[in-house]
Amino acid sequence: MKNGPDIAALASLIGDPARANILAALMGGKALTAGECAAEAGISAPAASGHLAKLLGAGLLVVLVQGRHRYFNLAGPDVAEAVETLMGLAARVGLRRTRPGPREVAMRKARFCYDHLAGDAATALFARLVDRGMLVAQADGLGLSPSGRLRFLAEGIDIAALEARPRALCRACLDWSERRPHLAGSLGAAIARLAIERGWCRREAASRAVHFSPDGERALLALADSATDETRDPDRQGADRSNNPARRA
Amino acid sequence: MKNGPDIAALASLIGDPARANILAALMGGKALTAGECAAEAGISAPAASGHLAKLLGAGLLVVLVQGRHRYFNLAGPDVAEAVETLMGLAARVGLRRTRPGPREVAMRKARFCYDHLAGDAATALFARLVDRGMLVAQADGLGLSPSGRLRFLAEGIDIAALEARPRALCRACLDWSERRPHLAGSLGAAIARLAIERGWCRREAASRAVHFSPDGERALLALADSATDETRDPDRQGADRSNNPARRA
DNA sequence: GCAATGCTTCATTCTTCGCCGAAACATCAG
DNA sequence: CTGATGTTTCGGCGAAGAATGAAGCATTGC
Repeated sequence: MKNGPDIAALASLIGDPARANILAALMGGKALTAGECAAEAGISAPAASGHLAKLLGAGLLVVLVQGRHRYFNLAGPDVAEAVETLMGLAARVGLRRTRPGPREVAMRKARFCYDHLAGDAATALFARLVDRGMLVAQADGLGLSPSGRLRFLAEGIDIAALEARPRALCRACLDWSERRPHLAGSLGAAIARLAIERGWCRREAASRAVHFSPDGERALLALADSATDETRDPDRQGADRSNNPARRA
Repeated sequence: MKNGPDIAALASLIGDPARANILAALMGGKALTAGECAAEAGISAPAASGHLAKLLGAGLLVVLVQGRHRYFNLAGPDVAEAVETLMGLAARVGLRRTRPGPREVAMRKARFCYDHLAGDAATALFARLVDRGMLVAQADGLGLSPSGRLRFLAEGIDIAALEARPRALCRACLDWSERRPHLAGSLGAAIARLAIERGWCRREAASRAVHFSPDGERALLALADSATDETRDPDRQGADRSNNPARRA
């Protein structure tokens, strides 16, 4: 096997504990300065600087220079996806860093996966969107049906603008904690922004974890209610909690 | 970030060139002896033995002892998926092991991805299955529509038996060369077995690459033709052989 | 301008980890 | 039983690379 991409160089890059910690911290989707990365990884500033330079050189990170600060972020959704996949496999083969604590319980419920939502709430939304026929399979992956398009337009999301970007509109991202898909892609990112802007949830300080209010969670799931239902009868959101579409295969 | 799975230990395990080569070789889906792994990775037998022990201990590999031979294989589809994801990211950020040669061209056309087909031909089949409405989105990922179910039953694939297994029936696996999805899951594996058994393609000796005959490629894509079109063809004897539940080679 | 902050570069030390050869162990053929 | 083959264990060598501390560059605020 001397063909194919150099998986070893990539994995070796991620394989250093310090660099893995940095990547995990950046999975929250927020850009961090070099110093913050150092603190997050528990290493000195010079060490962090070296690691960041390597990750940057490999194209896994991008940097935004602002004055004397350098803000680092993941280079793109595909990097986040690879990290999330590795987390899923690591969890499955039983490689944990600590035993599951209260922090992890919150993360399983809802968290950021780079720029979109993951966890129990996000997989529930995905399931509902599919059940209502808003999310459908397409030749190149996943797509929005006309009704789904209408629904998100009604919510003020400019679908056409999202489609104009090179990034895919919808993608199924396998949740490492739930082992079911949640919605990624530019639409998934737009939904996450929506949830934050409307106060459905609040982010933990320096963590991927996200806390939804009961109303916020209902509002999130109500995104899967058809546009006509939504405008006609807003109270219907509460009743919908009963028919949970999550069915284990 | 002191929570979550230990991604560093996993990536560091994959990050060694020798181990990465072993994993890449096993992506062909065929079990290899320790000696074959050593040759594949270009290292001595003792070195390979050590690496295999580590991969085995981490749960990434399984071993089947037969006499004085020990046959190693990937532990499951999720390991293969993680490796494929890493390959995709490595290819995208420009980490290649060699410049694209003739061997790689063949691999882009069609290859094995653990136990199912990948490459240009497989992504084309996926797109057709979706276009014809046989493959649809489901709450837990991807599923077979009634028409799709009928179609593969007509081909002699025992869908009910596949669904009884813990493994998902259909999964979209992102192709690292095409950057479009191909069909994984137990159905994807069944289709790959079908293609081999009916002689639509032949495997290269010690490679993931697969060569389709022109007729074979047509036959593969014809899996996406509706069942009524297909049943006109009386030449259907080989169908029963595909019921073989034996999974390991 | 001066000091402080954020970050990087450099040179050094040190640990880690993979490789190899030799030998031991297990299995199969005769 | 004996020799041959496949595989693992052990000891020593060597190199890749990660952390450290000091120093150098930039930017910000007084």
